[in-house]
Amino acid sequence: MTSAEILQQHGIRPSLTRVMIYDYLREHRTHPTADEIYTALSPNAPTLSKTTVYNTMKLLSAEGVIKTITIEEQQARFDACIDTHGHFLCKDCGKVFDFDTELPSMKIPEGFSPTVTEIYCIGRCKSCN
Amino acid sequence: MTSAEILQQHGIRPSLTRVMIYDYLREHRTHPTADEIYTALSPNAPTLSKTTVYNTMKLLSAEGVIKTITIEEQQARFDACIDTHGHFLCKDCGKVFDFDTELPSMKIPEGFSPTVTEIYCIGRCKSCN
DNA sequence: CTTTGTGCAAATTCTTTGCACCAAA
DNA sequence: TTTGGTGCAAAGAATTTGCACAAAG
Repeated sequence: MTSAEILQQHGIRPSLTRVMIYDYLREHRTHPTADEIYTALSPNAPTLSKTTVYNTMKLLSAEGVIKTITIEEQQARFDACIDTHGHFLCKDCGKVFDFDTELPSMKIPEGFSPTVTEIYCIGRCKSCN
Repeated sequence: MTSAEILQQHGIRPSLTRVMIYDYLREHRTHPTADEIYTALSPNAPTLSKTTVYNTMKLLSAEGVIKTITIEEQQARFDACIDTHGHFLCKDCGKVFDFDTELPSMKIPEGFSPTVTEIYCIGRCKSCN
């Protein structure tokens, strides 16, 4: 399915800019920051602004099209893959890796309704070990 | 066990300031921010600086005495309870709740060594539902 | 005296806001 | 012609850094 179609399904108007940004995120599973997305797309979209990247990430995240990863304190990262999986942050090289995991059996108290569940680990990756 | 003893066990010199901060965190299971800790302790410790709170949180977190919760994008929260449990952020009232959970069976790739595992949910709490 | 802890002020960095202009329905 | 999207510059907020002084071994 195309990025435009996915956006539309979520009630988001698929502007050129939004499609370009979402496309980038779907094709680069590196959990980029807003700045990395901006820097990567700038050459082909000279008028693109960081504000628009932030606007778009916030919109897509709110509509559940992407996930915002807050594993690092300093900056948010983004992931177009919204299937259940975990994130591993290497505290040496700073890279974020995906890993397979089940959802744990969580005892969420009565009356609490979660919409997002995240699992993450921090440690050292294979290359840094 | 006293806070001073716990700090010592982790190789951290239990200065008055560190013990005071760690004590506060042990007694207030509200997942406070650095600013909240600073504001709460300031009246009794007029010379305390926010820098020291940040220094202390970073040190205690690095030594595994406390956990840094990065469920919110804007600011870090801290938790003196390092037993396995999940965190639930209510996107309406902003409070962070604890919930019981098992560790999921995670397929961390060969060669990756995690030191911290976090499970969190975002949604709406009982009061806001 | 030598290392470690604390604290002020300034700097840095990520993110948001206000506002104006442009584009689309 | 009204709403929604984009972008610049400025503001805001959390955290870090540089440096100096104080305290502890």
